[in-house]
Amino acid sequence: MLDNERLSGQDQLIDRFGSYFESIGFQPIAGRIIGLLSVSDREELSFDEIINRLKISKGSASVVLRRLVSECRVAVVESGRRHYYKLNQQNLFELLDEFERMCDSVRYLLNTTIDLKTDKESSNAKYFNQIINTIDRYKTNMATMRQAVQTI
Amino acid sequence: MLDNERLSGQDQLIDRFGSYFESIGFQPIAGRIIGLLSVSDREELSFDEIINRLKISKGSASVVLRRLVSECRVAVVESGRRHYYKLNQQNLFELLDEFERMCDSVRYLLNTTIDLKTDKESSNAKYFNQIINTIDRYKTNMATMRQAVQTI
DNA sequence: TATTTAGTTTAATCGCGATTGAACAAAAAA
DNA sequence: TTTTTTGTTCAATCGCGATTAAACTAAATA
Repeated sequence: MLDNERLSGQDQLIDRFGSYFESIGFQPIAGRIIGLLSVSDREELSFDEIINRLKISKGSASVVLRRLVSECRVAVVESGRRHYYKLNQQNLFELLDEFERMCDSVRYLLNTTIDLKTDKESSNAKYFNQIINTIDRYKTNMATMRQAVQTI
Repeated sequence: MLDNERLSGQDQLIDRFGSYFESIGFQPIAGRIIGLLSVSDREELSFDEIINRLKISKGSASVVLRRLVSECRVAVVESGRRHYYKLNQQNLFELLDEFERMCDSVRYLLNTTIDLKTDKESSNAKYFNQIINTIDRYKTNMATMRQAVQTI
């Protein structure tokens, strides 16, 4: 593969990272920064390199990077008067953790809903109970899988 | 539990449903409609009942309901010149389906990223490979669980 | 000390989805 | 036929997050 093909492929990927992270609630620029730090050949980039390649203002880069660092998604290394940023490699189960939190909140919502029903045998009440059972089964299953992966 | 306690509890729950569905990309009103159809005692409500209890305009109710129906989240029953709406009880694994689609798109993103790396042994490349392996293990596991649940 | 470099802060703007209100259409009722 | 009911359509507005530009600060360099 030619080098310029690779670089333009990277640019496209950066936008895809951006779209993905935007879809899960990140600011567009935050997603593209994560994308850049993921796809670029050198995996530790300076503030300047980031704003130049993504063509964003210093202001937004500053705000977004501070946030990403505070959320532990990006790590910062100070060298001289420059800041270098790199992807923070988080727990492998990060994606799963977030999904399980979502399951917990759904489970709570449905449980409370059933509590407030006059008719606990109503169509929705029965449906919600089935979902709760499925969530419980899922969580048990996941706990087992996590243990298996840990002990490899 | 007193009846008015139950009703105000329902109102709070409706807003929680709203927040939850908003967090996964629905319009605020869409989430509250789903909430209302989930928590209310009668589980089939007319257009009028919906806009009165949620205090929303006819315009937004019309637009949002049409969308919810087209997405198969809500079912509509026509009776006389009135429309009645109820929650559409979807596949139990709906939540999981969506999560697995997300896993697929992450997997694709990471795979493509590795393809474009000059150094396939770079820190990020190795990290991404680990995530891909974890996703694959997860999907295998889920397939097994689904089968188990189907055959109960 | 004066100057340059690197990044921060903040006021202003831009864009866009969500929501409403009011006019409108269709069908039932009178 | 006329009126009422039920819901739809669409232009206008509202609100808000994302982004930028430019002034500003702090630290390194000359």
